[in-house]
Amino acid sequence: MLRKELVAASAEPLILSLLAKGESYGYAIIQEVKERSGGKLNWTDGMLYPVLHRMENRGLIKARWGESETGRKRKYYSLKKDGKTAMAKHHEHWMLVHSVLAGLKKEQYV
Amino acid sequence: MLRKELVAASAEPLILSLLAKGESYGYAIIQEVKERSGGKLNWTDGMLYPVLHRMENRGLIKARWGESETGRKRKYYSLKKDGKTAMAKHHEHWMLVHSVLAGLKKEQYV
DNA sequence: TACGATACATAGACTCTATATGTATGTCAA
DNA sequence: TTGACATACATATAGAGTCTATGTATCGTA
Repeated sequence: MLRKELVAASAEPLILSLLAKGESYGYAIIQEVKERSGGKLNWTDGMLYPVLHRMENRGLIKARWGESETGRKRKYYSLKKDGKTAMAKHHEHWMLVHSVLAGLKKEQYV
Repeated sequence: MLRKELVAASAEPLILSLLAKGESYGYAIIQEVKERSGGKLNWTDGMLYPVLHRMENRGLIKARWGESETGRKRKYYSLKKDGKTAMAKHHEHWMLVHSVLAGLKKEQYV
């Protein structure tokens, strides 16, 4: 589906933005991204968990073990302060590139 | 400056979009990207030329040797049909991710 | 002659996704 | 009781690609 570069570029900002709305866990993040993209972004757990681990190691998010309503173990992730800072920076950079791309796209229909 | 993932994700769509406006050469592409981003996107030739070579190898663009007004050699690049197709797909994917990110961003100020 | 801008090229260290594979467990139907 | 499916997290490796460094080349200007 998506080029791996775009997956790489968007994973962290998407995760940070989702966690800004409240703590979540891996499986739910995958579901949320799928829903919000109308089923077009299909992250795998094999893609997601290494990213979550790396973000945790970098101090952007933190994890705690919890349990679901039915007793199943879950690892809940939430934003740390550095994560909020990173999210703002990600957004700024994304919008920078977006504005250049959108500007070029607009010029194509002049 | 920019995270390498975002550089990776945006290089090809930016190059394709620039070449859609007319053939160009390496140094000018670097200048154009810098100008359109208000000086914030500073590609190096060491980043750009491997990307151009790869795109050429993939049949997205083609190259021809030419000369500048002052006699200096230049390698001019232009879009091939596959490049136009790739550009449309890049744009579609970019807008997909952008819409999810923008939706999340909007929700943060509700 | 030296410097800066212009112009293209390539190699290696390092990073990271896709893919594969693994373990675990709750619900539901047969 | 068993099997299938959904749910839930984990990790390794092949392969791809950027950053950084370094290289050669050449035109204009001081």
